[in-house]
Amino acid sequence: MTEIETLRHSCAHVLATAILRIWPEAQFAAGPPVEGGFYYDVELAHRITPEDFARIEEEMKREVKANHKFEREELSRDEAMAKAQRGELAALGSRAEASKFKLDILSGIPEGEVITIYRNGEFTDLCAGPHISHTSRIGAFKLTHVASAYYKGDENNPQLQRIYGTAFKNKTEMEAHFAMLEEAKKRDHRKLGKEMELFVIDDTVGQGLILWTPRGAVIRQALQDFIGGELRSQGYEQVFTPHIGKLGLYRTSGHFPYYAESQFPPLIERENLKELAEEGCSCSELANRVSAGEIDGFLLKPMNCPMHIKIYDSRPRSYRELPVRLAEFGTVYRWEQSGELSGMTRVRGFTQDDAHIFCTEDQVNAEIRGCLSLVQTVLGTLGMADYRVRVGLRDPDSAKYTGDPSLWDKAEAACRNAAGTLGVPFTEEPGEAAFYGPKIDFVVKDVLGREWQLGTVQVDYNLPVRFDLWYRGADGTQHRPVMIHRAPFGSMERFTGVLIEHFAGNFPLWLAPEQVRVLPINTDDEELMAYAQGIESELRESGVRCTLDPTGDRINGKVARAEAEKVHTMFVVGKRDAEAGAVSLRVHGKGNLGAKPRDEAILAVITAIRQRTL
RNA sequence: GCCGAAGUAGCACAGGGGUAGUGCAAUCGAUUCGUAAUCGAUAGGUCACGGGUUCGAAUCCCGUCUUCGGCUCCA
Repeated sequence: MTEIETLRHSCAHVLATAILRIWPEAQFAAGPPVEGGFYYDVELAHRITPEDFARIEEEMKREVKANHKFEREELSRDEAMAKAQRGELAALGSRAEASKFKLDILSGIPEGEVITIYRNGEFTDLCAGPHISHTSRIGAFKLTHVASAYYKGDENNPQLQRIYGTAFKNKTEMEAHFAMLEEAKKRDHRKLGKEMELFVIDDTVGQGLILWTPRGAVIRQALQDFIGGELRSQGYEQVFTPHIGKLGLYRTSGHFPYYAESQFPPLIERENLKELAEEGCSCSELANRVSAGEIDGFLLKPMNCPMHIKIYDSRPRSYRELPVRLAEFGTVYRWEQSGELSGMTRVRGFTQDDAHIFCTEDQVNAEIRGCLSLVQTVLGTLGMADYRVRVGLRDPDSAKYTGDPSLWDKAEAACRNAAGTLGVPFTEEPGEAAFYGPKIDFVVKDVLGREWQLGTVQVDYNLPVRFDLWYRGADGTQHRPVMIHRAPFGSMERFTGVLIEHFAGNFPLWLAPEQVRVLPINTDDEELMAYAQGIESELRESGVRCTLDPTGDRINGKVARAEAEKVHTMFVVGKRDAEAGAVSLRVHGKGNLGAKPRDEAILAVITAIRQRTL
């Protein structure tokens, strides 16, 4: 635990102390530090609301002021159990009821591990520590919000109230923290997306379904053009596939019915439905018969791989043509639970910058490395350096991961190996694999510190077996190819959402929805207007995304509006410019006119016009 | 899906049982001005939707939908 985490965790104990003074019957579960603060989970009949915060903070202040020492004590398992039974853990002294969550936590501590309790004043808690020396070391703290969480993160367990707060060494640091949070909120892609008219979500279209408005579409198109160029140079071939496919396809892949929960329900043919209705078939019966494969239908595709597999498998393949790399911006649909949806970053329909590589086992390592370097090129080009790499492995205890364990071992070794060549640290996380294979994910944080998986590279020995894929080897016999699934952006929606926050809406020139706006000083002056319109058409013809502000506002008003709309470059033209055949330039915010390779073509046009002043 | 909060004009928000408000945006008019907002007028609303209580509901109650904060989930 870092110094600040220790402080915050200690503050969680102070919070529990305060709550117990107000509600002695409160039962506590866990109270760890988290990024930016801490929480404590509590079971309490009274619903804690932000209105209660002042009262709780009052008690907390008292505890901090009392400057109690955090005293550590080691206990035997029996002693600890006895204490919990008497209701003396996470309690002020003891209470009538046993400390039930603490009892449960105690029973989960492995035999032989040291059991410790910490005491501050009259409050005692089962806790591994460490803690600060005295409560008064907490210089500043604040309760921030209350939410709910399942005990031990299991949705079958009861929901507890989770009270969040934060703590710092002093007030200045805390104020800086909240100021930073306020700034971060201004970058929220949902807010900027609305203000900058990048996308909308319309109830009558459906939750979690993104409508890309013209300005947002510009960004998406620019990203697609960018990655498209990279793909061509790396030997990928473009394909297009439909948005729906027959259920049988997904039965083979394993998506249906095993992932039926996370898909839109199947589309049943009209004829079939009619017959079933005449038979008086009930809905549940229909669902059963669809699952059992007695009734056919179509599925909105939850993934593109089966379609790409069918393209690969449309004729016999020779080892000479491998690797086959099939790429598509493929739109997929997934039934995310309503509470999981969030702006552009968690949606029900999204477009992956997907590709599937079919290769020989010997080619796997080189292909994975190629994919990883593509992801790094993408992130590097956009200046996104703040990401972590996660190698997702199967969870040996879970039945979700299908296929031969020895193949899994091979695939996992390949991922681990390739991740090792990245030159950045990575973590291995069991249970994070796809159902068909392990993966290497690039994970970034949004403005609120929530993690989102963007780029991903997945190694798959499984689907080639399920679909019985093969190629003819040099030895004349049939061999099984290995598949690699990869998406450097992940999805266009999520990536764009994260990108809006990354740039705080101040996109570099090549992505900016409006690259240049021409601001004439005097709209009444016909000669000047003709000149301004000439500049506008000149820019347009050179491929610059450009508009002209036709309003009768003063120039500072026009500038203010263009700034608010985050227009990358402003060309102010007045009489003086017209006479010189020039423009006066202004660049929005920190929008730089630097030498990012992707900006260069547009920059050249702008510079050429601008330099006429010189 | 679960727990909690919220939903008032295109956007940001105020109001809180008795005529629906402000700012920005929009429209019209005046202004023609050199780098962050010129002035005036007009228009814009089933106060999310459905039901209830009441002489009267945007306001109180119930339900639904959506959004937000978490949890769970994320092939």
